[in-house]
Amino acid sequence: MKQEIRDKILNILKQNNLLFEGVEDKIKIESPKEEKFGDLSTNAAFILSKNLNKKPFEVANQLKELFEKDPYFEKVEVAGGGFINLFISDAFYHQILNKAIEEKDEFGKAKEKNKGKINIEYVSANPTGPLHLGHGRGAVVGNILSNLYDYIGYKVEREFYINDAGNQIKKLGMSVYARFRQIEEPSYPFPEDGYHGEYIKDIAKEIYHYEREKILSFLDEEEAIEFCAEYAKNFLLDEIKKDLKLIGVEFDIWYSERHLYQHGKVEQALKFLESKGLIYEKDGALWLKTSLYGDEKDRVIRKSDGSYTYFAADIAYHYDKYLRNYDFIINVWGADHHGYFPRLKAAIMAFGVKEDWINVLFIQLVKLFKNGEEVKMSKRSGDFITLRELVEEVGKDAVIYFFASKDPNTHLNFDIDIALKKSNENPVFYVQYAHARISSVFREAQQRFNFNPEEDFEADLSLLKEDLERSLMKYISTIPDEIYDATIKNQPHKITNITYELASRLHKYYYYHKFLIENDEKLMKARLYLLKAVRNVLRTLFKIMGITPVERM
RNA sequence: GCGCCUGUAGCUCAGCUGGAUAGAGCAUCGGCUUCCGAUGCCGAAGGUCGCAGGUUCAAAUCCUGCCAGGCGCGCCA
Repeated sequence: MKQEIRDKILNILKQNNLLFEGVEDKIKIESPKEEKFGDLSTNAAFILSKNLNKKPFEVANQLKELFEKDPYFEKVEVAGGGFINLFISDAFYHQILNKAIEEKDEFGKAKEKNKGKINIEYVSANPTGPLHLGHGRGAVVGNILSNLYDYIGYKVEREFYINDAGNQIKKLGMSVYARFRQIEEPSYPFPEDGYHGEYIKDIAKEIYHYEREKILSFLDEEEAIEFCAEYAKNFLLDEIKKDLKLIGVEFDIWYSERHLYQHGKVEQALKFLESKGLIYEKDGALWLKTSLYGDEKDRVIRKSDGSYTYFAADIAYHYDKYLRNYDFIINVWGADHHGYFPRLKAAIMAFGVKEDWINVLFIQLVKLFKNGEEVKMSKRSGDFITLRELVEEVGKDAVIYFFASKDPNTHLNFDIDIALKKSNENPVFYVQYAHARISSVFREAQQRFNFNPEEDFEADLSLLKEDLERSLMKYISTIPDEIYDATIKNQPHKITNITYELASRLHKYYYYHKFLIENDEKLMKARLYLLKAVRNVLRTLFKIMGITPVERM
């Protein structure tokens, strides 16, 4: 709504030769907190007063006259100093409804990707086991965030960084190899810090089934471990992709850590930093002067044994992202990595990039509750509920909605009992029911009146005069603004609030008014038109979240 | 010890770029269906916004200290 009204105002100024140079960006449209100050207000008079060399109050009155001629403004008031309060007319809201009908499940979405190119990296789980709930939450948040930036007009690249180079993978190989050997020799030692999960045994069995001869006869132990590592990594990465697909999350780029090493990108990045004099040697190791850029101390990038640290690879990774020329990047990380951020940021600043080029969203822990008790999870023993198990238990939509509904920065309690309830105790059902309810009315319209609202039709919207109808239209018109707001503040959880609020207004409208009206076809069509618009907006929000718009339930 | 996050109604949480009686849902209590799905709607009750100071005309919101919970402080990843 703000954007449309802003365009309208700028247009009026232009037509009256009032759009002076440099003025455009300064003119702001705000929504006043109090209803009596109108639907929107603008500071235009203050801005123009300098160019016109008049007092803001005078300019405001001049503008008021111009604005009043436009049918989108029902009333224009000049407040105290020169603020102009705008009361939007129904004609505007009717336009919004038409838009909601035309744009279907992409209501208010930017038509062009002209805001710039960004990269959002999320999940990036080690391919050493199935995804757990924390990954799931990160996946949902990252996915919605990506959809949001896409919605407001950014070209978004979604990326998963595969940690396939370090010790974790080696450990994985050793674990699988040990389980493999144990099949024939149960007393074969299992590595102390190996991966204990049952899935390791399953992979070992599979390898045993297909590759027993090869491993036992043709490979030495080191080669065998490497083989197991590679096999397990590919297997698990595949599982991760499947898990993500369950909640509708897909990536554009799968970026391999090993790729960085194989293509000399680590050396390349470090060379660049070295050329800036930011690298030095101490105690047989190479250090980066991160303390110059706000980190609490310098960090090792190459250990005294000659191998690189994880940090070194990460520097190379982000140097690569930097070379890819994004306007900015967002990383979605588990909160347990927050202590790592200052050094990465320091490295990026060392490239010569401005600080706010990188944004990190930290995802706090997920606790699971069932039958009123916390389900304890231990990663060490491999005894944890996986994302897949949760999806199987409560369904994809509930998982998405619950993960999305809380501020990523707060701890999340996931109550399985509530997610399973088919009642309004369960917000997912509440919002989905709103959608299904409209579809239900449409089916009834078809049956009773032989009128199918699913097809295109026209309606006389001036018949929508009820308070609930007008406030519903008004709320719809603010939704693109709210989505925009949620996006640039990186607060994807607000989408669930907006959805819930819209659903609530719909339920209320449904309760107080009838849509299928025996002897007033015009009114019936007008109301069905409004319902259809609401349903499209719901679909838009569902689409951003990845939730299914069910027709009946 | 230092750093980051969190602490709002019995429970789960919004609100936190300061603004007027602090909002939802669930749970509790009381209403609303001859009529498009009551998987809904309306109302009541319920809060020292962790505690203590400070800034301000105005603080849940900003600052300081403290308390509680979580996380992090490696030549690990």
